[in-house]
Amino acid sequence: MPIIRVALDVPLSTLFDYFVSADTPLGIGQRVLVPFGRKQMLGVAMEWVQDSALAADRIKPVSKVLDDVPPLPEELLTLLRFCSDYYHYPLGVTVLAALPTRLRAIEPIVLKQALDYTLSASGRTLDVATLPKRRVVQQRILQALRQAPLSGAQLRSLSPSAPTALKSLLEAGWVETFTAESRATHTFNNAHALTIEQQQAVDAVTQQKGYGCFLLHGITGSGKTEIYVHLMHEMLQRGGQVLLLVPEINLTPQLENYFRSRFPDVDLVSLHSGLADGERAQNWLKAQSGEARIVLGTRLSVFTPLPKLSLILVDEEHDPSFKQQDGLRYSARDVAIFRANQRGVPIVLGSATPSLESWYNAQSGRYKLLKLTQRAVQPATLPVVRCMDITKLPLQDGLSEPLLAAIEARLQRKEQSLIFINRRGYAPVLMCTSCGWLSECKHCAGKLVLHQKDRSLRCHHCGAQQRVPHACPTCGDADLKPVGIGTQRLEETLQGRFPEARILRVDRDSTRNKGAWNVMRKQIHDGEADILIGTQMLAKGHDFPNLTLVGVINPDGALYSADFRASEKLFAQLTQVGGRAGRADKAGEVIVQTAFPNHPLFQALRAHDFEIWAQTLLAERQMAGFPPFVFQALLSAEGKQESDAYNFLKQARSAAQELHMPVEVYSVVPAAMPKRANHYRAQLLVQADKRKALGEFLRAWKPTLDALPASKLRWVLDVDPMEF
DNA sequence: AGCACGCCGACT
DNA sequence: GTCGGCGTGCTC
Repeated sequence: MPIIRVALDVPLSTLFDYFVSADTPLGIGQRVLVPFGRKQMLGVAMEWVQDSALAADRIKPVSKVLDDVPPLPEELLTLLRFCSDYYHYPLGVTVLAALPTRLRAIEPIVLKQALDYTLSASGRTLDVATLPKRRVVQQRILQALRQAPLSGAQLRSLSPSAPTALKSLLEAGWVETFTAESRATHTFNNAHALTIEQQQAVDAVTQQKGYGCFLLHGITGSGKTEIYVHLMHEMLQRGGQVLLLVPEINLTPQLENYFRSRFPDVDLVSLHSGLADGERAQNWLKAQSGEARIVLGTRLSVFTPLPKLSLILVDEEHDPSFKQQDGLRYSARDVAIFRANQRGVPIVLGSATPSLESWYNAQSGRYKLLKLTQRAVQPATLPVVRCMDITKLPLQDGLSEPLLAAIEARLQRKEQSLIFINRRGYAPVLMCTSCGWLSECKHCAGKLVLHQKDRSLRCHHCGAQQRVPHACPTCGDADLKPVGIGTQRLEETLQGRFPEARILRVDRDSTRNKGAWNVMRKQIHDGEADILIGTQMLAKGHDFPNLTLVGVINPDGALYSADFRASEKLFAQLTQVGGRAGRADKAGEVIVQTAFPNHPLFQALRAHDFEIWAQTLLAERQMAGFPPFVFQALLSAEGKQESDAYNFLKQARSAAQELHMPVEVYSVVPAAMPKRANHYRAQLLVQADKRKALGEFLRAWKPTLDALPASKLRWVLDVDPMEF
């Protein structure tokens, strides 16, 4: 009897063999139901084999072949095999994780007929004004359909009560449905002519035959999105699908609306974790069928089946959120490059501050560099960046006089200011002035952060929370002092200083409730806030049209950090947050408070010169022997007993050394956060000059790791780690 | 990962 | 005498 090898969501580096009776139709890539242990599990058929390494009496038959959705294409399975192999992560888990949750369930998918709605003959002649005034939503739907036919999803976005209103309109016979057929042509709202630079970039990509990786380096406001739009237009004309990867869900709704407005009758779907399971599965299936022509998604969407894929765009390619930090630790940007290569199509990585990896590849000629040096939007100039030397200036509650004056000036002119501080809470630590006691977490190696709002001390690593003590737990002195500044304290300080100002704090605490961030974004847009205080959350996303000042409080920690990527990250963050400043008629201003105003990072920031900064960093990395000049893998372990983690890593290290392969095996060292939630954490770094050498080493090493005794501990292998 | 089996402590 | 602790071991 034929044997099928099945991928299952089980953390074992193997597939599982099942018998298939000769009369059962089953194709590779199809979902199957199989007995596993004492229950039934959903799996994916991966390959046919003649023989199994297992005795025939241990092989069970497939219970059921699910044919409610088309099989996963071989191309996608190859991509998943590559990821499993490259990241040394079990294939079964990799394959199942790529499926939308709804398709990992056994219940069959009921394919919703993707209906489009349009005005009927009677609807076209209907005078909307004759409808009762109260039927606002019905009127809105009719108005919208007068412009163009719309999908159900688009109509639903008009109002929460759109479905009810739509039902009435259908019953009245004013609106009718029709099934979407793929259109040969599409409407393209070409907003404005491209600049010469933009046109050259578009041409370079559209003229590319087969695979090619382009790094689109464009300063803030240089119109990278416009290039994406034109590239999409070209690929749509050729009948292809385009995948656009973006860093975070926050950004997708706005982007979705924007691209819809440019391509009103093109089928566009988004894929991100904010969607309900059902909707996500529907969108995914529309991509798989080729019906959705533009797919907009966060990192997981790099695994969407796309039969007509002809271009991949990765926006903000440097963004750390493209790297998954648990499970399959993949970089969606890197997987996207592999996929473009596999498929033989161009890929564009866009950023104002490319990752050093990408920049280095562009320098060496592996990627083609496309530069946008001019601003395509007003104001024509980038913000003026000034650094305030806080070692020379007196500070009032952490704020320098020039920054306060600049805020004051904005308040008078009714413009907005944004103060960027990457610390939430009131103060990063509480200290006893008498004995020097510091608020430390019992469970972690970190300090407890003071949250004044609810008088609590909280650990940002494990979530532990306690009341602020009235006196020092060590010496009993009552004089406990908050040390340092967080967003809450800054809010208090600025409110005291500018009592009339409307201050909005945007951090993980203030936006915890569902929808809160959206409400705030609207408030900012509508001019209902004068001063915004925020963490990196505020750096990304929408433009705030009346914002003319960005203040940056004490970013110095990243300049001399143990994390060699910290300064690269800081430059990108400051460039991004600085890019928020400026109005159509006026360049913005950025004021950075720092103890190191002459640091190369700030010199480059003032000059808006990413290239010189990248050159500086690359030279440093080459000297120190860091990526992108070497390739790394990080083995981390944690356990309740410190010795458990260390013993495991030491054995792993010996095993690595015994392989005698051309890799450098470093010592076992504590992790950056050596203890978290009562677990001791350590790590072992392995490094090689060639990606291939590292890969071969890991392939040899991984089975020995799997075989090591690992009770009472958790370990993970991270290839191309971004965090340590 | 689940979910079994499997031997040692406090309860009716 | 049993219920249940979580320490190994297996799943095609």
